[in-house]
Amino acid sequence: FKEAWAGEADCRNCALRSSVLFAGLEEADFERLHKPIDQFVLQPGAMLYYAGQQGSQMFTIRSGLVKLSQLLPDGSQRIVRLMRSTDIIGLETLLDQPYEHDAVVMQRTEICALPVAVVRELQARNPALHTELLARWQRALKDADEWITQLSTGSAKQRVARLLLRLVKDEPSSECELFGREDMGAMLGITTETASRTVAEFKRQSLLLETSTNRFLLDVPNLRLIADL
Amino acid sequence: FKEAWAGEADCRNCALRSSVLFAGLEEADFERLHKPIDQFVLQPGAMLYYAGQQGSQMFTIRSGLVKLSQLLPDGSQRIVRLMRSTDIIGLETLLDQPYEHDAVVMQRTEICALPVAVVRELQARNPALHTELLARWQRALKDADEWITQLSTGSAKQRVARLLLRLVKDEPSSECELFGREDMGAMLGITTETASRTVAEFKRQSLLLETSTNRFLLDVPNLRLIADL
DNA sequence: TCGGGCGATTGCGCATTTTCAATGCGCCCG
DNA sequence: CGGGCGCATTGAAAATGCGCAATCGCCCGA
Repeated sequence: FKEAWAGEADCRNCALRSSVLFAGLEEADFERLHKPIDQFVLQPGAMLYYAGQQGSQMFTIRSGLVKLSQLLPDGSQRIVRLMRSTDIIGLETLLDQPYEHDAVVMQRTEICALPVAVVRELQARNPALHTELLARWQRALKDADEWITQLSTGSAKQRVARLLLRLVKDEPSSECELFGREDMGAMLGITTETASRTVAEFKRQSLLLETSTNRFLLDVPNLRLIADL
Repeated sequence: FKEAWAGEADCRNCALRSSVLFAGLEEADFERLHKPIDQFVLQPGAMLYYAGQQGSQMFTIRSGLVKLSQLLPDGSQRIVRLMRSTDIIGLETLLDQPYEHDAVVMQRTEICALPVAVVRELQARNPALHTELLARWQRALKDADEWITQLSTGSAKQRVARLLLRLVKDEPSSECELFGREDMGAMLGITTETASRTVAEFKRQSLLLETSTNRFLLDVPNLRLIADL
């Protein structure tokens, strides 16, 4: 993905500064950032890293959507998490462990590449960053748990409904982009066809309204009924 | 569970010391442990904590088995993780967050209760403990991912087989205790009846051999065939 | 504009799982 | 020793999801 280099980040004045890993850094910390942080802009399909690969950087997602998936023994893939703006992926490199997942871009995505060495150095001196790291891990764990309880439990209809609701959770407009049925199936542990059938049925029932190409407005209250029953 | 108090721990000479959170502590650190660490012995069914409860301690499991589960909107439970010897539960209290799960003892379990304050203090001074904490979190995350890919994916037969194999993974004897079918279903996202039918069928096919009450010897190679196809 | 190509959708038969209910089994308590 | 209780097992019908293949729609490049 290195071809997608988009310049060096100005962390001090980062628009996402307050919600990002470096939130707690002070002027003195930035002094220590000798090498600049690189930014990239990635297109759908781009691969950030592979499972098993020994990496030396983590990534902050500035905008966009990245899927983390694992290969199953039968060759298919199971998507284990979706990562979005302000999330960090590849935390495991901080422990010198190889990446756990394949990380693939689903929508145009902007990222910052954080070299492990830099994070480690800052972490040693700045307890705020350290706490922030713990919090990141905890958030990831909570996400994983929700993935189990919400997206891997219940009937196909329930799962699809929950996934949709999750996609608009913090969109006041109740609108979202949908991804391919194959990915949807891989997230929910159902087949592509079942995913397709369910979405199609929701459309027919006007639970989903296509506002523009691949953008959908959701009937939140009724989807909630399906999700929770 | 406080009734089950079983004395104060001698952390310095803990039999599990090398594999436990305090592995990296030095003599000076132990000096700082003013208050002793309490130990408890818990019987099946005992509840360590509830989801949503604001706690102030984490627990190291010395021996036994604890399930972490979450309540679903429909009132049923989904078990999200199994924790065993040397695992830590309740890490989230370190971030002042309420417990994420219900923690219930499944087999006779010995635990040490670690007050958050103590861990925090030690952590501030001892970088090894700090790294150890990160590693714990990472381990939990990896477990959660495996729970998704192995125990929440595929047919009921596959899931049961994978669960069984997981139970004996580090038992050289390929022998294990089984839990109730209801719990099994809650782990795998299937109904109690399906769990029962599947286990019963495995027994008939001699993939499971009951050596003593509720102890089973597994036909690992054949179960593996079922698990991976 | 035409021919592919790709992904979504759909039909259909089959297998699996759920659901609800009945039955069986072992164990504890009186 | 005889319920009663909790849990496992089983049956049977209905619901759900899967697998495979055909079709459709849309966009893109020749």
